[in-house]
Amino acid sequence: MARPRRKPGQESNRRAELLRAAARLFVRQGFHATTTRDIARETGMRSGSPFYHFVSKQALLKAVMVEGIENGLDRLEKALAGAETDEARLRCLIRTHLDILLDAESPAPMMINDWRALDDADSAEVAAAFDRYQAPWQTVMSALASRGLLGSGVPTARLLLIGMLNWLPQWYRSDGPCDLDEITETAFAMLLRRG
Amino acid sequence: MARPRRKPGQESNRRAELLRAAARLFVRQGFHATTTRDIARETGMRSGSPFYHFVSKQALLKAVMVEGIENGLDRLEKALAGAETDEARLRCLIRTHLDILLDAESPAPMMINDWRALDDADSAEVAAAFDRYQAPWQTVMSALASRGLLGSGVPTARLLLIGMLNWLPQWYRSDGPCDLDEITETAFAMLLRRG
DNA sequence: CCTACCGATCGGTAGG
DNA sequence: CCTACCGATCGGTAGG
Repeated sequence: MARPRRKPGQESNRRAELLRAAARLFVRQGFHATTTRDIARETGMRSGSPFYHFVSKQALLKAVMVEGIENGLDRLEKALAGAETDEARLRCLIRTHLDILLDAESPAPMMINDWRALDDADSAEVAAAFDRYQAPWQTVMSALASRGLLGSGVPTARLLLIGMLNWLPQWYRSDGPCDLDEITETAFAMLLRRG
Repeated sequence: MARPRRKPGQESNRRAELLRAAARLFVRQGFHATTTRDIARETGMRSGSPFYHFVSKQALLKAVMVEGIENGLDRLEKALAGAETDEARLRCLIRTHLDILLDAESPAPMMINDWRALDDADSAEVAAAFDRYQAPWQTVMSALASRGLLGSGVPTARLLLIGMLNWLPQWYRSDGPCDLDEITETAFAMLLRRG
């Protein structure tokens, strides 16, 4: 009955398994088309058991989104560590973001839909996480802008770039005509002022 | 009981009203979060009546998407008629697409979410409509590419461009720091090879 | 975390 | 297009 009280860090395996299953199903089917029973079954639980770990279905969604975004931020920062120039860093952000977006196995998807299912408080938490995710983009792009390499204002360019990439799951197929390296290069070239 | 058989062109007002209400609600809340009762109430009908006009809720969604996209295509073509050069045409496509996307009143939204709620047959119909919508983009961008003004392959550039714009409803606010003219110009400049 | 269950809602239909 | 309604499902809970 009592909800488990755990410090962050000593999370139960089952909770993490629920999050992974929920993330996979939410991304594939959407929030409302996924039932808590689906998530329970996928985790090998009975229908009522997810509510031992999460107060509500919405709380599960919020956790998936926040932890997914933070997971993505980790990947971003690890990848950035290997880049020496601002140009390399921007390429790296683009490429890693695409990897994250298209990675169906990881619990890291941005959950670009289904924001509307959250109430104001949860929505604000997710927005805060997404702001943190965008911080390195802002840094790298500001550096490029200060060298005159960006054709427009940094925040607008940043939002346009991330949007451009976020649309990829709609059309990109790994067996299609162009691969992620080419797409990364094209997006990179669009952002930078040439000539 | 019998479903109304009308030739296209002699559509009932009520059907059109249902479509408008459904479009508005689907865009605002998403497909699954909207009930057929919501749509009925908004149209001044009782709960069962939408099913006199549409076989199912999914059929309503398909109609909203297909007719919305075709509506958008009309606006695109009307706007294009006034443009003289390929550059002007591309600007025009970008700007009109943004107007369509951000127009909450018109029944024309792209319904970029909720594709997953459709079965294969309906999904194919919507995809066909969206292909028609993209045809003028392909034409204009091909013309620019043949003059060496595009930095990359046309289909990829087209998809990246449309994606970049489709993300706008997520962040654009009319009371924000930059207006649609600036955004149009920025997107336009990103697409064209400069220098 | 399971069993057993409730209340509410929802898409859809029969009949007029 | 309304009335009246059904069957199914779903989020969530009490109690252990």
